[in-house]
Amino acid sequence: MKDVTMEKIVALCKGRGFIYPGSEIYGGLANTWDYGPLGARLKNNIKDTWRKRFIQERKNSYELDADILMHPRVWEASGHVASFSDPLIDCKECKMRHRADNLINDFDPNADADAMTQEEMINYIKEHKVPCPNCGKSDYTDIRQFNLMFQTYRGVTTDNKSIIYLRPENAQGEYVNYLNVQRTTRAKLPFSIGQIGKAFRNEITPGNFTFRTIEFEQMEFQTFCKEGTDSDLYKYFKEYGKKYFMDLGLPEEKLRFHDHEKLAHYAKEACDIEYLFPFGWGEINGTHNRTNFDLSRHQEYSGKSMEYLDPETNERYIPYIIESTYGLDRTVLAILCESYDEEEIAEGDTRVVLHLNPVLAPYKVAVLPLSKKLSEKAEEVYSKLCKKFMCDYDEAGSIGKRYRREDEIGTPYCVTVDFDTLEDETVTVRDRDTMEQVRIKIDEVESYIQEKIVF
RNA sequence: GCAGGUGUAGUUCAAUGGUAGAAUUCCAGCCUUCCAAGCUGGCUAUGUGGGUUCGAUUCCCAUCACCUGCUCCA
Repeated sequence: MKDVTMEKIVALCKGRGFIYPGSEIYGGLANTWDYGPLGARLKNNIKDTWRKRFIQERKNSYELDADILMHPRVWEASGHVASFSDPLIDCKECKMRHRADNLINDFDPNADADAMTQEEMINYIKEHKVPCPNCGKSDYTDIRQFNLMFQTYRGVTTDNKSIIYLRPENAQGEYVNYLNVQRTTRAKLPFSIGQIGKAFRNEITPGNFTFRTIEFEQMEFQTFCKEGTDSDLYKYFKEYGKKYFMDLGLPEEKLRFHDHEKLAHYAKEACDIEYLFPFGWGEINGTHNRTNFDLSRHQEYSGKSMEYLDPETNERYIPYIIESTYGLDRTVLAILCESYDEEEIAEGDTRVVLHLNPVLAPYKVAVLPLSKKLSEKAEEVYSKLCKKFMCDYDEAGSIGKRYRREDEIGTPYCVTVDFDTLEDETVTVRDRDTMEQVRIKIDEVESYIQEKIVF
């Protein structure tokens, strides 16, 4: 195993078509990335495994595909309008950026900056000549509201009433629909709603490649339960999540739990699963016990009952929610980092290999005619296999070179058509990881490969 | 966000105040019966926008992106 660096991962991704810089021909747009042909396949394959584990293989689990755009009141109820917005102020002297409320609270702990309006904060800072903690001067720019939520406008006007937000998290889609799902599926507590979709945060901090982006995709799982059963479910889903990552191919020693001490406004318990990236530990899953906070707030803000009628006890109560969110882009990145390898085959001869779990590989099979004279037969094999698997076809260059190309993009099996194939209908199947070859009938290739793709 | 550095084919590097050269990749042809072979040919670049200049890839400014360090943050 050679050193894996982010530079190598980025180069491979761009060079082979996993991930490109966003809007590259215009010089790029910071923290946006586009998934190319291979990246899109990898990403979709990860989604499929997640669906299998979380929706298909679990009783009482249902998928939802909620809209990105939601009623603005949703974000008032969720607390995002208030807590996702920071009043920022810059020191003109030393250019240091501060949060105005922190500046005031640190200056005088008795002053209640949280209760002040923006104008009151400016006046307070001017009157008291609040010094910059960095340089001691008191010469600031105006306060600018910085909200992590992207906002846009609906309709033709741009007044405040028409502001809508791009969702900063997907969970609210499940929350506002939980009674719809419960009623139409006739599910009893505990039940779960999962969804895969995009969320947006106006982050200013640059990320490590696709680790922190302003648009990102989450796979998340909300379990609705009765108070009292919440903490056990919370612990259960932490472990379930870790198992999922290990099944994808991330080794246990590079995964760890990170329990939160400082909790978000909605959480009673919170824990991340972190993976050891080349740049350090980074969160790839977050599991939260959100209590009945969100549903209670939606009941309050919408005026609609969010209560569940327990058919066994005839009790009415607002369920607790255990949320477990999987960062899809981060999972893609973790899988790429973990799979990347450079192997020295002979003196000075190395190959780059992506040791992807076959279930995740963009191409399951590549069909390679040993000679261009064999194109016709190879095309025939290809057209059979592509009905079952994502297949690649390559007849350019030497056979060794083509094996290397497939190794680099993680194709687990290469099927080679040679002159004997014309006589006996057999082909060589070469394994990416072991480089071992077996000779089997064309008709047996499909089941041979299918058996090895398990999840 | 702050400071410093860097921007030339897909990639890695040259060179120059008079519009750029190579290796590799890629494509085509020849050859080749299983792990980056060889030969021939071909495509492809000065991040973007201004300024100075007869002329800018080169000098200046801005911008964008990336790298390193610091700061901040889910």
